[in-house]
Parts: sequence; structure tokens; C-alpha cells
Amino acid sequence: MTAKLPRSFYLQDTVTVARSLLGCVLWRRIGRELLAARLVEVEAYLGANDSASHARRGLRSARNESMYLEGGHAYVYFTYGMHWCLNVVTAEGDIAEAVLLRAAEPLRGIETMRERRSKAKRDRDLMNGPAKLCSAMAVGKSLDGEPLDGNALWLTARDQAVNEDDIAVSHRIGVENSGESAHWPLRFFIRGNPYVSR
DNA sequence: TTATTGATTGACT
DNA sequence: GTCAATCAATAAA
Repeated sequence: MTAKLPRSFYLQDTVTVARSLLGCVLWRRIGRELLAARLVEVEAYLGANDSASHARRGLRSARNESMYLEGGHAYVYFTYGMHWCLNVVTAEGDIAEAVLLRAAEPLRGIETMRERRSKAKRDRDLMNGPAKLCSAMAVGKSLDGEPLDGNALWLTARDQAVNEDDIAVSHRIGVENSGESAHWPLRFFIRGNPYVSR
């Protein structure tokens, strides 16, 4: 059993956390059921100065309140009237930085994930998108603001090495109309991995 | 007060 | 490739 990532991991620079999360394993416990997936695609959101962030210009509401928690908590938000997305909060309290978990490779509990994601035709379609990842792992409002070293949701270190050269970088997805930060290189994914969203 | 817009997905042409 | 679903936060009036 691999140890849960310590709180100090999430207090590093947000881009460092984002890159370091690639290859790490996300765990979800629901009763006796244990699900796991290897992260293959993430995006960094850099708080008040990031025009694509929910916390742009210091915006703060009930919805994004957990973005302002200290690093090591979950920020789960509802979007498009029907989807949930999961972020790993970074930085100290009151600094709204976070990493959006966009795609993962299912490792454990795949049959259960298939039940939750009945529209997925292949295993690679189970978690190749931020809302798909949440659907597969039953992540919703109940986990918003929860610590990431708890009993329902946590992360462990890479189960296999990831070379820096294998980390590809691009602009973030779905933020084309969000102003000057739209082109910032804050999406990180494992080059060539079949489980990335695109 | 009303209108617009999503950190998306899946169905359809 | 286009587009509807569906609702909350924000922007506009």
C-alpha cells in the first residue's frame, strides 16, 4: 500500500503540482468498493490573475469557495447544468489555485465504472474527459471541499515512472473565450497516452 | 430584472 | 462537422 500524498505535496508551485500529478493514482472508496485510476491529463488554474479561472479577478461565491482552501482539498463544481468536474486545490489558504483532473486510465473497479458510464464503448472512453472521470468515480457535490487524504478520496504517488520528456504541454481546453489567458500553456498530459481526452 | 455563458458530453448530419 | 441538454453564476439592462 502506497502512502497518500502528504499535504506538503499540494503546497508546491501549482504548475509543479500539475506536472507531478501525471502518473499519480486517484483513489475513491464507496463503502466496500475501491476504485483507482492513473492520471494522464491535467490543467492548472492560477487564481485571480488567470482570466480562465473561476476565481478570475478574485471572484468568490458559494460555488468556488473551496478553491480558496489550503492545498490538499478537492474543488468539485457543477457545470453546463449537468456535469461535475474535480480539481485538486493547491497553494495556501485564500489563494485560489487548483489543478483540474481531465483524464485518467482506469486501474481498479473497471466493471463498476462501466456501469456508471454505460455510454462508454471502450475502456479508454471511461475517463477521457473531466466530467467522465467524475461520473466513473461517482464524484459529486458531497466531495467538494473534502481533504484529499481522507477515506473517500485520495491520491498516491506514481505507480510507474513518468519522464519529463513524455509530458506534453498545450493550451487549456474549453477556455477559448476567456480572454488573454486562453493560450497559456497550462494543460499537461502524457504524450501518446491513449486515455487522454484529445 | 432579464440575458448570456460556460474548465462538457453525447447524439446526430 | 453541428447542436441540444440544463442550470447557476455573472453580466447587462
